[in-house]
Amino acid sequence: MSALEGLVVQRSTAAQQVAAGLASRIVAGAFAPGDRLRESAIATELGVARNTVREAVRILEQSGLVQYEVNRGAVVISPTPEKVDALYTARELLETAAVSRPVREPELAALKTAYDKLVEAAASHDVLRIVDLDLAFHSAIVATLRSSRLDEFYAELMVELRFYLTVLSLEDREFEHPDDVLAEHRAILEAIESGDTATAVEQVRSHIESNARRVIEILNGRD
Amino acid sequence: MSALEGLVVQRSTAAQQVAAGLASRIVAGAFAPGDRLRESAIATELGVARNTVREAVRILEQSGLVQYEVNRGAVVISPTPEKVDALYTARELLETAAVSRPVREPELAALKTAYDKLVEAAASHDVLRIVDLDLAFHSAIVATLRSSRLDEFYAELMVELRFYLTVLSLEDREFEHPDDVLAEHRAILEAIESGDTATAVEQVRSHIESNARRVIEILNGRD
DNA sequence: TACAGCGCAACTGTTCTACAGTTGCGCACA
DNA sequence: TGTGCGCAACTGTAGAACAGTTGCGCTGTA
Repeated sequence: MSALEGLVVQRSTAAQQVAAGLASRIVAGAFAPGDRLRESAIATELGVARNTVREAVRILEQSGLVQYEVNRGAVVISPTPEKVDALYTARELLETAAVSRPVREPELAALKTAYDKLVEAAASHDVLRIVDLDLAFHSAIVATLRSSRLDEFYAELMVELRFYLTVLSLEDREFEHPDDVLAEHRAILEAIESGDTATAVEQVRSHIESNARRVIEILNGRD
Repeated sequence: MSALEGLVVQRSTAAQQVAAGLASRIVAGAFAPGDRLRESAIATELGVARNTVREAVRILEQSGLVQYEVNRGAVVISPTPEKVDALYTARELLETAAVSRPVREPELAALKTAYDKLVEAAASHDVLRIVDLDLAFHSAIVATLRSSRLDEFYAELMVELRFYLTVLSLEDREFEHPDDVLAEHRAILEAIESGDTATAVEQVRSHIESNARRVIEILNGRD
């Protein structure tokens, strides 16, 4: 085993940095759904060539936050009931499948850690942080399936969901009662720890479905 | 309901066409794992600008068939035991989850159709076509979950798997005995039709796991 | 023989300029 | 009211140019 075990050089090109920057702005709500990403504006503002921005936007497209339309360029995605439904269906499938089987040790420990961090965050009343750690807890659930492919897929879902929550200003409402959130997650964790898979599945299902319902209702209630 | 119901204009840019072309060449085995996609060579050969090729390759990257390495450009992915394992784990999860619940009518019909086409193909002894319809049958299984998100994800997995099968020249061996393949798929279909979810899950699991084992064994047996 | 150092050719990453084609919008005109 | 035209803004694409990186072979040296 090498003395350099685990050392990897992280180089990145201008295009990758622009893509990452755009992604974080979008998730933070700096762009609204349906907004176009104008290449020349971004290019001049960031001091890079339009080509580079084009490439950045193609990279960004992989995150699912923007979609290309021919002759209109990149457009920020919009939440629709269908998309949100498909997203939550996928989410529910992965998570219920994950908790329907016994969770092994390293992943169980990771789950506990994730829950503990969520508890801390809840005390801090930093809403954005709470949401992030909430999602991180659920990522830890999916990680018990031990497939990097599934982890990556789930991460994509969460990026998109994160954006929708921002757009709908849902972070606020979701944590009117951080205690409820904690209680639900604790119930899930306890069911997993005790090996009671049937209960765990039901807890996860109802947790996700109630969230999905709320998002879709708010979506339908707009305009 | 409009008289133009379902009509959508399918425009595509040069970059998209180049990306699609490259993708089909790669899957067909025209590029080997680890091969670099040289921008200028492709550009001059196709009579497009290097910029356009760069964009095409970024689009191609979304299919998962190539990966970028800084200062080396796009490199065709290589099958590794870890990647193949993660892929099959994801596949097994989706498909077993799909058949563990009752399949409703439109999807059941689609499954039967997919199976019938597979039977036809098996008679034709056109190996590539058999593989495609085999994968299509499994896509139909995932489609019963009714989430476009899952469908898209599964499609990605299948593109990658398709490439690995080509690389390992597995199409040949897999269909030494098309009858066995048909039998396995028929068993799955029958279990689904009869509503015997437990059997369906077991059929699907063993089908996928035996395939996974074979691919990984061959992978380990090389060099 | 092994190997460090150098140099060169081939590429990638990036910029800049240019231009045809498309879209969106407002204005004039019917 | 609505149709058509024209213009401005942008996208899609091309092409040339150049710095920085990589891979590889050659050369001289231990």
